[in-house]
Amino acid sequence: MTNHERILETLEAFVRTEIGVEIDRTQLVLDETRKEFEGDFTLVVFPLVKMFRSAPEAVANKVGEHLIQSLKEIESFNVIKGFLNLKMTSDYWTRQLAEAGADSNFFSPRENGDVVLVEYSSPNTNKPLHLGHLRNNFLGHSVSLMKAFSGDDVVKTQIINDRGVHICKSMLAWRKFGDGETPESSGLKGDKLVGKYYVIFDQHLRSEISELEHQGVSNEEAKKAAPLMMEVQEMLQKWEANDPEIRKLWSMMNGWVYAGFEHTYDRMQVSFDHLYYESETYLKGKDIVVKGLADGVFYKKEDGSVWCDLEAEGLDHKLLIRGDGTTVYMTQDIGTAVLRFEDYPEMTQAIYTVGDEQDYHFKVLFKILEKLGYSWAPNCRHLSYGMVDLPSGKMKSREGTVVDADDLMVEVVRAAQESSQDKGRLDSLSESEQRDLFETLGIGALKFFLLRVDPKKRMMFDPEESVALNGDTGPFVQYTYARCRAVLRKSGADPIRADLEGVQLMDKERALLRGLMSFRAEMNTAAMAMNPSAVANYCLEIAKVYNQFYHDIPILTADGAERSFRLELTRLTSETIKVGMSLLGIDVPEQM
RNA sequence: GGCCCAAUAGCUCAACCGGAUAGAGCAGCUGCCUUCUAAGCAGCAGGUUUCAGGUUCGAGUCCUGAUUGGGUCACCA
Repeated sequence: MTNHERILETLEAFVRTEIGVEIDRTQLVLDETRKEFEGDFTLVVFPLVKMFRSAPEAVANKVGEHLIQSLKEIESFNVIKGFLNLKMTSDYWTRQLAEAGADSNFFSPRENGDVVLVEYSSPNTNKPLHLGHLRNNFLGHSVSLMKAFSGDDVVKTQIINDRGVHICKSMLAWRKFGDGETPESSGLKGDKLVGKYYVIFDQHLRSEISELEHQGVSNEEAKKAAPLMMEVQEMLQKWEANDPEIRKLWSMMNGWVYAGFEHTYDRMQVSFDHLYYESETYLKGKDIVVKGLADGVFYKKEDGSVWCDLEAEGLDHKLLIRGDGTTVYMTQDIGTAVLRFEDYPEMTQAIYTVGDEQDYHFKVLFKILEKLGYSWAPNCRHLSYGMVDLPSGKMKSREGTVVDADDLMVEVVRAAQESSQDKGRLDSLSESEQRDLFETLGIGALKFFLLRVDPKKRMMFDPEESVALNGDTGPFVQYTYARCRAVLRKSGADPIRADLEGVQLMDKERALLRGLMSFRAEMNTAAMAMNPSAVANYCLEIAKVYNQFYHDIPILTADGAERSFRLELTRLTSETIKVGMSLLGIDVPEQM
């Protein structure tokens, strides 16, 4: 039982005997005391004043008197307005610390058997990954780590968009203009090479269109009539008909893209357990929709197109199969969702990490799945996140303002290297150790920067700030960890966990310990809310408090139980930071 | 235009179910390294939480309306 629960339970019993009323625990607020007041926990007594029929302060005093008599771990209390501040004894806190230290499972996942699928990344195979994908990947990956830590069995996945007109565009351009260029021959990364031909296609297409327009054809007509467009359509048909030559070209170029992406994912330190390919799943959705039509869930228009009526749900009508029998994105998503639940029938949650421009799409998708009668439909969640803006405004590929993921990672690591060398604390490290350190710091800074902001919110990416090491940054937290480790290294043996009885806590120690003891609860709340920013802010808070403690209070030069206590506090802080940061997918260095 | 989302210090962000005097960081100014890592700590300054109403013991948080910005309303993905 947590200390919160004990206090609340005692309070409930008190109200029961005193007033004869059962109180609703959800009405009670027991928070950590704000730092400008004395105490550890604060009870807001306003909800009780009506029952007691006296002034808030009187109620607070009465409750405080009772609690201090009933619970020996409460040392004192004070009342300010309607707030009852409870201060716990030093013994209570040292015992908490000792118990945490003795508990080998303190930082272990508590398995609950729930299977949770987390989808993220799912990029377009025609374009290299960019800054927006970084936010997506870091978020999705972090959420999967958080879910695993809170005990779920997590399946990390993505759907690879490997077919369709857009793929044919780069294939066609490569065949026409590529002159046999390969990643090997050009030294270009595979995804970059394919992306290049996608752009080339677009350029040629546009000049064809404008030529047609010069001849008096309307823009709309020109888009369809352009020779390149006709060729692409033809290629798509051949692909669907399994034309061996096209399929061969297709797998070769996809292979280049995957190799390129893999390289990027490696550096990002994200990974996947199960990949779904659209080329393997896109037909499934159609079958389901056809069956849904037969079952009367959908309806057919005169032109043969199939629709879902969602007006009763406050939404619109949604097209699912075109008049010509081909499918749309939504149809494929239905197929993929069903397939996943077939693959993992015991799944309790399916999380889609996708930008908020698709909020409506997912609202519709989940509704349709529900209408189709899938019992698991309510288990689907859209982890929606806001766009990443640059100081210059929105990223636009047309204007060449897209920040490439690979370039950015090179840049942040280089920045970390420069600042580290300025500090000159690297003498004892080998060259490869130094390289690892720069990587840890640079990528850590980038991840922390992108994860620190509430996912739901649109955010500003300032390149300067993203590599900063002072202030609310990843390197600041990493530095605090390295600092803890330095203290522990110098402390000699592993003397900790001695007898901590009788240590009187200083304010900073108390605040730090209070923060550390709320670790589990904070992580669970964050996992439930799918919110890595809560984890990042928690790590920052711990780091700040530790640094204050470190600054004000001697550790190694202290004696006896005090020294043990402070070392143990340092050890628990370092572990907490390490585990907390690991949930963000960020490493921490032993030295920096 | 319909629907959805956001708006907090000069800038970037916090503030769990409505709780105390709205907090950090950056930028600016000022102190602190012969002592455990100064990538740190402490201090100063910075606010009508976009605006107008409402709900209540109490509103940045909930409701209504407005303003501004963004998204979305494709037989694109």
